[in-house]
Amino acid sequence: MAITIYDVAREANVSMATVSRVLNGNPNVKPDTRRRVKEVIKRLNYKPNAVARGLASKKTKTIGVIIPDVSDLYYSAILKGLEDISEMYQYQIIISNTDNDGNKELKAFETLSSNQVDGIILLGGSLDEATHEVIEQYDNPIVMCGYSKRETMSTVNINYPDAIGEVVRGMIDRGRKQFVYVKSGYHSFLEDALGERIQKELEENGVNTKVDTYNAVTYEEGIELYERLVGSDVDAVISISDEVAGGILHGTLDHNVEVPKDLEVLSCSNTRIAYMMRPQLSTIAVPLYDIGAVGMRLLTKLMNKEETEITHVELPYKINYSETTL
Amino acid sequence: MAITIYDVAREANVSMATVSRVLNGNPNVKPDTRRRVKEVIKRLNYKPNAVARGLASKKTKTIGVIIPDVSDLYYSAILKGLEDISEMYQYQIIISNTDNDGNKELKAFETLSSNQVDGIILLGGSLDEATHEVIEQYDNPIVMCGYSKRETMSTVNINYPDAIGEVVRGMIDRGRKQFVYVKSGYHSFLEDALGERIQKELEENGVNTKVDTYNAVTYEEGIELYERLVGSDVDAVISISDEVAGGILHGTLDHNVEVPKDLEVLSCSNTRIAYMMRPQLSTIAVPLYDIGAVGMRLLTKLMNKEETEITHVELPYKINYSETTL
DNA sequence: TTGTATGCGTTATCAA
DNA sequence: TTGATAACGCATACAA
Repeated sequence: MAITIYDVAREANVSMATVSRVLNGNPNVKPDTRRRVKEVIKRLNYKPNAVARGLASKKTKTIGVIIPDVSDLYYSAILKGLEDISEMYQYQIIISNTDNDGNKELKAFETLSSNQVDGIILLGGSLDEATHEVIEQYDNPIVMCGYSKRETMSTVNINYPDAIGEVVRGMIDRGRKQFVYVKSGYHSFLEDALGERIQKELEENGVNTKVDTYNAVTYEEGIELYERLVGSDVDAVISISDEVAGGILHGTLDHNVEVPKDLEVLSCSNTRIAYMMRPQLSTIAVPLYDIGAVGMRLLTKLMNKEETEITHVELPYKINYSETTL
Repeated sequence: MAITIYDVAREANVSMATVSRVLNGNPNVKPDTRRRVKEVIKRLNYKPNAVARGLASKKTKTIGVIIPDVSDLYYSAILKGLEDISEMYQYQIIISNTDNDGNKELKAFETLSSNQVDGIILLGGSLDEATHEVIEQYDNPIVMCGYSKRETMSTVNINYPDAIGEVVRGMIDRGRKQFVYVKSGYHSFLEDALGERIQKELEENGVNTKVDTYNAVTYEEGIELYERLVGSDVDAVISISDEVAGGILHGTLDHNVEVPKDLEVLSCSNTRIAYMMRPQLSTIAVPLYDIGAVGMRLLTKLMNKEETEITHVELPYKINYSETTL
């Protein structure tokens, strides 16, 4: 059995209340007593039991992170930002995988909630209406690193529609006419909006074609997708995922298609994969780490009630014109 | 204030003990009572408080994962395996980042311990002696997904030295003479052993050269490293990290070096990056996901005391001869 | 089969 | 400045 606060109290000839005060930095302790207690704590190598503390104080110093897939570089880069800041504020992180499955997301939420986390960070956008309804009943802070359908949730992200608008206009300026848009299919709220934005930019800039839309999430699917595009007059591909963009890119290598002359490819993510490709992928330079860091910082404010309003943080982005665009 | 077990008990006209029994699947409950209690639980949407449960039962259904860097594909692939199995056994995961820093690792361990996790998974090999000593006092199960200096810890991994031996012999057979070995520098126990193994294979197979060893962890460092190698007679590179291998590979592209004819490159990791490279990287096909999955499965057995011995699981591997080896 | 009472290790209230 | 003591929400030993 581990050392408890009682052991420390006994050893230091004080009550457990005093030990607790020392532990929590309560100023109402005589300096000498404080010193004595601290000495005993150190000598016994006493570590407070965080579970008991959580039960008594209703604060667990733990947050939950709901994430579609930790092994996806896009999300793990955000997670890294979350982690660094949460460490700074001494919060533990419980992660919950969803695999982009609405049911799992809901279950993750409930489990975290029963674990009394002090706040929750949602990555990738919530899927179901059901989840949204449950979430709105929740009385601890939630921050979504991504887009939310509902205005009632604090979010941190970049302005994807604007970014993609800028990208499309650039491509049009460079003479591109036939666009393909590849989305994941998991975040329809945002992804459909982006597809519409592309079409809108075409129309407003006098390009009289229809965007073709596909779903793909893996590198292999990107390669396969390109096989289907061979021989068409597509001259611009915008892909949400850079793994998919990479697959498409490598698909062209096998068909004597010159990138970017014959085909421009641009990805809306920018994980490390993008610059490890040859040719190097052009991307929307989403500040993934910062999204996580800012999201976590926002959550700490919300948890401390320093900030009470719902906020929508929009981080700056750049378009990273690399080797797959002219 | 959320619904508690008392609310359920009152509403169902039973004592809280009975509710608790129903909750925990205790068979000593009259079927009719059980039905009634369950109905109330559902109606009130009661969710047990996991923190209180943890305090009372001393089981939190939570495990800790100590990981050098979640945004490193190598580790996040293992983590994905851990997650899938832990979900299956209904365990929550608390992650702790170490950035390959021994102090942070130790602190992570202590925090997890004070959070009463039921077990801990260590990724990447522990660094400090200090950590090892603290770990040995810990009375909950620990599994290391990787190599441990100490025999007293359960481990899951592949036989890296054998794998690298096979790789080196193959390269020697194909006429390679001047080897470069690139390690991360973080896991000296294993990495030094591997360096020695390479040298030993050379000697035993009549190759009379010395292996050159470098440290590098990023793609950029790989590129830089290659710059330093230009003009030397190096004809074989074995790299621990595939990002580094990729950097080296792309470094050669700028110097008219033909891979694999002039230079063979092989990585000891095999994250998805390896096959997204062109040319595709040859690797030791480490079953990352399986290492995580098996590690977590082992931990559940240890936590249930189904397994009590210290075990060293060695998973099978393959050498993935792709485009950067002859 | 069910209920009562106690303890888990803290925090927090109230008195002293 | 300190100490008793009551929560916190549950599991569980013991009684009934």
